[in-house]
Amino acid sequence: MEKENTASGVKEIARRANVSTATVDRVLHNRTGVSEKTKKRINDIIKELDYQPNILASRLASKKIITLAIIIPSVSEETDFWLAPLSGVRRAEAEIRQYGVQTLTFFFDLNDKESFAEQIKQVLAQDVHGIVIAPAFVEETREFATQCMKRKTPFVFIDSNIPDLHSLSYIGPHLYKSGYVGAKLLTYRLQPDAKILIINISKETDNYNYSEIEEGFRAYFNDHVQPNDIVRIDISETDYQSVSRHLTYVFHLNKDIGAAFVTNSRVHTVASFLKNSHRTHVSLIGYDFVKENVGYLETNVIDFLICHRPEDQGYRGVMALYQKLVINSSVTRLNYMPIDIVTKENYEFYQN
Amino acid sequence: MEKENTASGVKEIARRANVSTATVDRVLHNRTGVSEKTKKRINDIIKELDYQPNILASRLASKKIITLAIIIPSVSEETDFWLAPLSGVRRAEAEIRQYGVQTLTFFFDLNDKESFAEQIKQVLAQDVHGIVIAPAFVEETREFATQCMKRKTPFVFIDSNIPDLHSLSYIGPHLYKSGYVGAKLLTYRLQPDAKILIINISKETDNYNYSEIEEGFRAYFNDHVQPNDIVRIDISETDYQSVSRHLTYVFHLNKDIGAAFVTNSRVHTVASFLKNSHRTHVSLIGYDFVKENVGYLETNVIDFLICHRPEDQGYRGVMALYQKLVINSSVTRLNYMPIDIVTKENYEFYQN
DNA sequence: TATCTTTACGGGCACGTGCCCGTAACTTTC
DNA sequence: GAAAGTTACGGGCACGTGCCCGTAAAGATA
Repeated sequence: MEKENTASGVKEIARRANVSTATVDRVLHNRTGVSEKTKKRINDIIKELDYQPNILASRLASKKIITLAIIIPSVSEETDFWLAPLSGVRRAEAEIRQYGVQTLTFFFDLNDKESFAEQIKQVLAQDVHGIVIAPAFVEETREFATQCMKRKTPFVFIDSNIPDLHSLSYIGPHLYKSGYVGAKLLTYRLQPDAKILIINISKETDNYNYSEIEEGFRAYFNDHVQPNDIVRIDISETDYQSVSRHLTYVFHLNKDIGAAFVTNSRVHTVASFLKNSHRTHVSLIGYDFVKENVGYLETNVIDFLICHRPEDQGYRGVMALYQKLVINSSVTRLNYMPIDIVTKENYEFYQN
Repeated sequence: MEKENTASGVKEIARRANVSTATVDRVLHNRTGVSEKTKKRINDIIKELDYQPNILASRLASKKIITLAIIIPSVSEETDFWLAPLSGVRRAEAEIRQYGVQTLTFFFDLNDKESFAEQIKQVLAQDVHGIVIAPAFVEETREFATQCMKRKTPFVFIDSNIPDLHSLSYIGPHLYKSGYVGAKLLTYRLQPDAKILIINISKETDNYNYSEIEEGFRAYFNDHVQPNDIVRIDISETDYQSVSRHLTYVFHLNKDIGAAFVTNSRVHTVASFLKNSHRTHVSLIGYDFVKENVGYLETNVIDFLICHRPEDQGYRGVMALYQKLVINSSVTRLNYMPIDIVTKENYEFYQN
C-alpha cells in the first residue's frame, strides 16, 4: 500500500549525470548556464528514463500563476446559448485552480464588431499565457491571431473555426456535416411534393458559419436526389416582429412549405411564428439546447435540435491550454464535437 | 503574476490556535491525541477560515496509494462494447495517477455467473479503497454490496443499476427512457399496418435490464395509441446460426414485420440476417457503437444506434471514487447518461 | 516518593520540483 | 598582471501537508 520508489526524478537524473539537481532543472527548462556537453549528457539520461516531471511537486513549488483569458459572447436576452460554454470554462477552472491556473473571462456583444475588437485589445494588453476565443468576426480574429503569433501566446478557437490561423486547437462542430445531419432529420416527416425552407436569422449577414451549414444541408439533397424544392430566406433583424413579417411573406409566396431548417439557435422565434399562425404541421429543425427551444421541443413544434456540446467546448478549450502550458503535452489540432440529436424523448438527459 | 498569499493553511490555523501544525493535522484527520478543548478551538478556526486542504501538497506528502478496482466484462469476440468503458477507466487513471491513485482491472465472462462471483471474491480479498462494477448478475451483486457495506468500501455501478444497494453512485442509462426513445425512432419509417418485432438476444434470460428497455419501448406505443402489433422473441443462443433460425421462423409466421428493435448491441447479428434474407426494407434499431454495428449503419441496414457514452461511464465511474476518496467531496447518487442517437450521417464524430 | 503509563502536544524531516544565491574557474579588459 | 566580467555549476530553502518520533506534564501504581 506504499508508493513504489519512483527512482526517476530530477534527483535520480542528477545522480546519474554527476551533477546537481539545479543543473538538471536548468536543462529541463532550457535555461542558460549549462555547457553543451553536460546538457547532452543530461538530455540523454532524461530520454533513457523517459522522465515525466511530477506536476504536483512542480506546481506546488512554482510561485508563478498561469492566467488564461476567455473571450466569448455575453449571454444576451436573445439567447442564453453561451451560458453553456461559460459553465464548461468554470468547471475546468475549478479543476485546475489547484495547479495555479487562473481564468479571466471577457464578454463581447455578438451584434457588435467593435466590442469584439475591444475585448481582444484588453486581453492583449495584459499579456496572458493562453487564450480561448470564439472567433465571431473574421477580420478581427485574423489580426488577433497575428498578434498572438508575435507574442507566442497559444490560442484556441471554440464554437466556430477559421482555418490557417495556426490556432493551437479548434474545438467545435463540423458545420458542413452538421447541416448534412439536419437535412437527413428533416426528411423523416417530409412529403415528396413539399417545399423546404432554409431560414437564416442573423444581424451578421456575411457569416461564414451559416454558409457552411447551408452547404452541408443542400449537399444531402444533392446526394439523395430528393425532388423537393428548397427556398431560402435571410432575416437580418432578430426580433419577433421582423421575423414574423418576413415569414408571413415567404409562406404567402410558397403555399406548400412542409419543412423549415433554421441555421442557428433562433429557431424558437420561428417556432413561435409557426404556432401563432397555426402551421405546426411544418417540420421544424434548428440548433442548440437553449431554454426557449426546449419548450417548443416539448410541445412538438420543433422536431429536432442539433447540438454540439457547448459546455464541453468551454471545458475542453481551457483544458487544451492547460495541457499545453502546464503538462506541456501535445494537443489535437482539430477537435470536432459530436453532432448530437435532441428530441422530445431524450432531451431530459442531454448534458448541454 | 505571483501566487497570492494563501494565508489559510495548516500553518495559519496552527498560528491562530496557538498550537503546532501537527496538532492541527491530528484534528483534520481525526486522529487521537488532542484534548477536546483544543479540538473544538481548532475546528472552529477551520470552519471560520473555510479551510480547503491543498490536494497537491497532501498527495505529494502522503505515501499512501489509493487502489481502485474495476470489475467489468471482458471484451469478447461477440462484442467489443466493453472496450469503451475500459478506455474511459484508463483515461481517468492517467489523469489521477499523479495523485497516487492506482487502478486494478478485473474481467469476468458475461455468460458466466461463476466468473463474476470469482472476480468479486478476488477484489474483496485484497481490500481496495473503492470499486467500480458493472453489476451484471443481481444476486451476486447484492451479496457484493453487503460485503462492501461491512468494510465501508464505496462502490459505483456503471452501465446498469440495481437500486437500493446503497452504491455511492450509479452512472449509466435510464433504460426505460432509452427504450422509449428507441420506439420513437422506429416510427419514422413505420407504416401504420406493419408489425413491430422486439428481439432480445441474450444467454441470460432473466435480465432485468432488457425488461426495462422493453417496458419503455412499449410505453411509447401506449402513449401514442399507435395501431401497430408488437411481436417479441427471446433468443438465448447468440451465434448467427441460431439467431438466423429463430428469425426465419418469426418472419415466416409474421409476413408483415416492418420494423425490428434489438434490445442490445447484438443488433449486427440481426442486421446480417436481414441483409442475407433480402429484408433490408425492415427498419432496424439497436444499441451501441461497436464496429460491426457501425458497418451496418454505414450500409443503411441499421437505421439508428442508441448509445449511452460508455467511455464516459468508465471515466466517470473512476472519477466518482476519486472525488469521494481523495477530494472528499460529495458525489451525485444518480447519474443518467444522455441517450445519444447515432445515424449514418453523424457517427463519424461520435465519441463513444 | 519513585517508577511506569497515558495524554497532549511540538519538532522536524520528507515528498519532488522551482529557483535564488553563492562561488570556483575561466576569459576579457586596460 | 590585477580587476572585472562571464560561464557553469552546487547548496539549500521554499511550497503545504503527512506523519514519525520525542518529550514534558499529568495521572496511576506500588
